[in-house]
Amino acid sequence: MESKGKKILIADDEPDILEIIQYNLSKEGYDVVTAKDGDEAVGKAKMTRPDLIILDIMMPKKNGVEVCEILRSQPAFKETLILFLTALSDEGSHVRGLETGADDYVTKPISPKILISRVNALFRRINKEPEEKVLKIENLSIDPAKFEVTVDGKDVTLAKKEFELLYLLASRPGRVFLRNEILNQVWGNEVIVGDRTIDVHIRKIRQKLGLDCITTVKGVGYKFNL
Amino acid sequence: MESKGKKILIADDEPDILEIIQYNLSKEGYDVVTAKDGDEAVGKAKMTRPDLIILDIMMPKKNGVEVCEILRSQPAFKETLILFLTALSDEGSHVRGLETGADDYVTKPISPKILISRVNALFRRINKEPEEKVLKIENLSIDPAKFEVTVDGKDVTLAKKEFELLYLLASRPGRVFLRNEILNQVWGNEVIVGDRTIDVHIRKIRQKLGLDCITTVKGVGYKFNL
DNA sequence: GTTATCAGTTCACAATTTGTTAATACATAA
DNA sequence: TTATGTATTAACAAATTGTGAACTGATAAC
Repeated sequence: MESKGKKILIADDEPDILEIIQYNLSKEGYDVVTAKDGDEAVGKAKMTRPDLIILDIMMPKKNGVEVCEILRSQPAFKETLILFLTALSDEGSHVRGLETGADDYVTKPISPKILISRVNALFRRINKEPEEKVLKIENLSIDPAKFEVTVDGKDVTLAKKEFELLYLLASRPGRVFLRNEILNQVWGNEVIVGDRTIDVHIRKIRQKLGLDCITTVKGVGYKFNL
Repeated sequence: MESKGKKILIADDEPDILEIIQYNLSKEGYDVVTAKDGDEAVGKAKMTRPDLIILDIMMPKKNGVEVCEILRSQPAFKETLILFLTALSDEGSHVRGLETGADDYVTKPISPKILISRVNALFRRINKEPEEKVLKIENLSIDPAKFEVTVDGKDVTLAKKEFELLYLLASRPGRVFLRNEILNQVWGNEVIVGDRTIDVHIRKIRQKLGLDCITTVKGVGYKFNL
């Protein structure tokens, strides 16, 4: 089958299973990357940016749940599909897995047929809408669905990064965001940009909004305040 | 029963079964066309453009799955309902059948009652499009039932994809649709087309409408705005 | 059966916008 | 005053989109 253009990362410490899954998913037209433990999974995930990550729960270095938590904490992997592989069919780990932010889970022993149909179903399901809520603070309104910011009902056009930065700060008015936090949330952990970059964006936001709503906390970070 | 105006093609190599099905579906008010092997099925499908095609899996010349694949590969049959008839009740062929693009399947031996209810269900599923309402925004009107777009009462002819894209955007004025969302909604998850394809269609819509109603949100997507 | 036509797609490259950096000026606290 | 950290600006780099043309495959017309 020709490529579907979808990349899948599989992490499992059992070479046999890894191979079986890889073979079947490749045959289905997916591009497959493999990892043999948790650390490698995190690394390759950042490196290859897969559309779907299949994680064995039991793995050396870091287990599947840990890997999932690490990845989910980064903006770049907020939308990535994650599927757990587990020998434990008990309700407990199932629930915990899905709570961590997994999209589905499959219990071992694995039937390639079932796995494939689950994987296909996951991709089919991506028709989901990211329903984020509109923020309204005083005369400022931030609507992520419309990607629209208004001040006193007047439209203000922000660029993507500016918008994301403002939305982050405004989502927790009063809370100080460290520069590092901002970098992680808006830029993602793996991207390396200079410190001044944040300043520049902050400045543009202040400029465009014409509001004094972002407070500098020297030596710490920024916070939103109206 | 009077005609429902729905045409059904039945392909099966067993004359008895063919006759039984034909009799029962005719009695239900469907127009029935028959074929006794895969090749004839493909030919008659192209000839008569049925609304539903019932395919026996096991047939001479070409089996049902092959016929399905051939037809589904052609745009004219992307929307046509296809139902498999099979003596094999095993999971395998079921899964393969549905993945090939069939809409349902019925196992032999066939109960006319069950077959009819399945057929009716399929048409019911296709027919219910009550949410496809006419959109009217300012001097623009979009009628999905008639597949018609008018600007200031003047007809504008859009191609299918162009129409679908416009309808999607216009159905939620102001909301930004990410490029991925657009691909999923208009093209479907399994189809992989290049990024520029969306731009080209957007451009054609803008061109044909002569309205500045689609806003580009750089790095994010597009939204409808009037 | 050929040819013409059209929707849909891709490509190459232009046009534009956005993101980043680096250099410099400014502000503040010790 | 000095050390530290932030603001500002302009120049540059990178990313994204717009556009015309060409290509493909299916259908319609001849």
